[in-house]
Amino acid sequence: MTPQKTFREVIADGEGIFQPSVSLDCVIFGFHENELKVLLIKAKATDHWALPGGFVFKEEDLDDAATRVLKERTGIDDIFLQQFHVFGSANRSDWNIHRSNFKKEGIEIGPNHWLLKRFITVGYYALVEFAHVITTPDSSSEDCKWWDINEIGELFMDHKQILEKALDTLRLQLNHLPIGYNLLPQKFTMPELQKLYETILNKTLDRRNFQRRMTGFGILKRLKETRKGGAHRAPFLYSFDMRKYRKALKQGLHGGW
Amino acid sequence: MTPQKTFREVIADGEGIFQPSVSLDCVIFGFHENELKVLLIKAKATDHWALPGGFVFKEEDLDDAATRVLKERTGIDDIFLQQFHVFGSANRSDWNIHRSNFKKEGIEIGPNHWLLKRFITVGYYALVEFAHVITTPDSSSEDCKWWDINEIGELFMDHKQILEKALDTLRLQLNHLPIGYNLLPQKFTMPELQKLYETILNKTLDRRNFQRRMTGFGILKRLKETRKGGAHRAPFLYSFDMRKYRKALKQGLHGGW
DNA sequence: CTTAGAATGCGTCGTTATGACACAATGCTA
DNA sequence: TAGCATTGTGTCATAACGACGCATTCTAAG
Repeated sequence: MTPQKTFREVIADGEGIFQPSVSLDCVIFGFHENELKVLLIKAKATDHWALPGGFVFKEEDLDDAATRVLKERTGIDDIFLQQFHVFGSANRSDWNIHRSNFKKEGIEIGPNHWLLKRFITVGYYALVEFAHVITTPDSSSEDCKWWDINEIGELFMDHKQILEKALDTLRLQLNHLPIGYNLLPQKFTMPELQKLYETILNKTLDRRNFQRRMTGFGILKRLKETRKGGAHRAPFLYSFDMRKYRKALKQGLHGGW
Repeated sequence: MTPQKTFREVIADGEGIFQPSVSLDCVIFGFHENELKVLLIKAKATDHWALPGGFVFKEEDLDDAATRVLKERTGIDDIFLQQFHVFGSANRSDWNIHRSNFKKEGIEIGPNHWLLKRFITVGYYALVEFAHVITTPDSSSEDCKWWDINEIGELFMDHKQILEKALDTLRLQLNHLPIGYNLLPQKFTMPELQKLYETILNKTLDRRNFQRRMTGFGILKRLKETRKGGAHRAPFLYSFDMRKYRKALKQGLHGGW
């Protein structure tokens, strides 16, 4: 079964197996070489890059569908995945463009085809450990790769807007959750953690205050090892103290009355 | 056109006019006599009270649909309305119960009727000024009234869960937004505002610290009037300074790096 | 081998925000 | 007119936060 065949199969049979009107799109964040990355796919039927997304099987939970899409695209099972917004404008997609795109691929689609119907899409964002990901194009895509957050141009349909909303949400959550756990390898240095925050927030932070605040949360374990090999003083390695981490999450980290 | 007739019409024609698979439910909060209230409806076809909800017309934006439902139920146009979560479990509703409920109403529904299909529902919460609301049952409901947040028992389907999630969201947002603007009348006293916060957060707050913090936001105007008639010292009346209010909202009130 | 450069570990200081509480002022009621 | 509950305002100690200094450690250049 070639991907191309599956692609055509999905196009032909989708109406029977998927929940109508509903789709989902995933904003998959990774962190690599001090840059925040997003996983995008190049759909066959469009000129633009797009967020990996999919449809919901008729008997499938929405969250399970998102988990499935993520697994398919990244190979990772157990990751941080969170629904953040529903995009429900009546004119989200441009049907004429869709049709002509499919035509370019040599696929003729009738005017009442289910893919041309209106969809309301649920946005999920995921935080994944970059090194663990095996990028995998889906059957309808010809490519799948990480993009630097700052180098992303126009995207398919309203996907750019979805991405921006995911980033906004991530920035808000950052003040409440020690997000780093999901984006960094198990062992990491304080400068790496700081760079992650700086990248997401798009601003520089004071090195010493950052360290004080982070350690103040009480969810980090400083290991006895250091990261040698850099051109300068070797920084300590840290890892998250899962017991305290979970405990802190339950209460919320700061803020509140 | 009686409501009953409209009800039957909707049941008959819904498949043609609504977006399939998608519904929305509104958690409408109000504040009255120092109690947080939620507007619930008693659907004809069920024994339980339910959140006011509805479906999305085929050419209607999701947000517009929510605004429409709200307008129909409360008579209010321009209110604070925010999407907060999508509920997408495959087994959200119990079809057998639905059918038997309709049967009780004397309405026979075939096993493939659109109302028995699976729906993914988008939760919205609204903050409204209690006194401005004219509660209005919709065509499928026999009653519509305010419930004290603490006196709500079991609800229709997963609506209790939706309500809880709305409350959680409201509590989170409370730390970022001066929610009071939408729930209180234009003029209000500091004790009233405090009571609102205490009710939502379900905890008592120090009177003096609360006042310091609230005024510290710089979004309140203290009026020259006081609220006479109480049995004690007359408290000052306040109102929101909309210019500063909007400005503050843009930046987020506190927290953050 | 030595040293310069650069990054890290650790601490200080003044300011601001926060929590706990005291006391005076006000307005109804008895 | 006195009593009392409630509101307005202020104080104080402590914690949190932002800005910054200085010593330490590692690599690489000389």
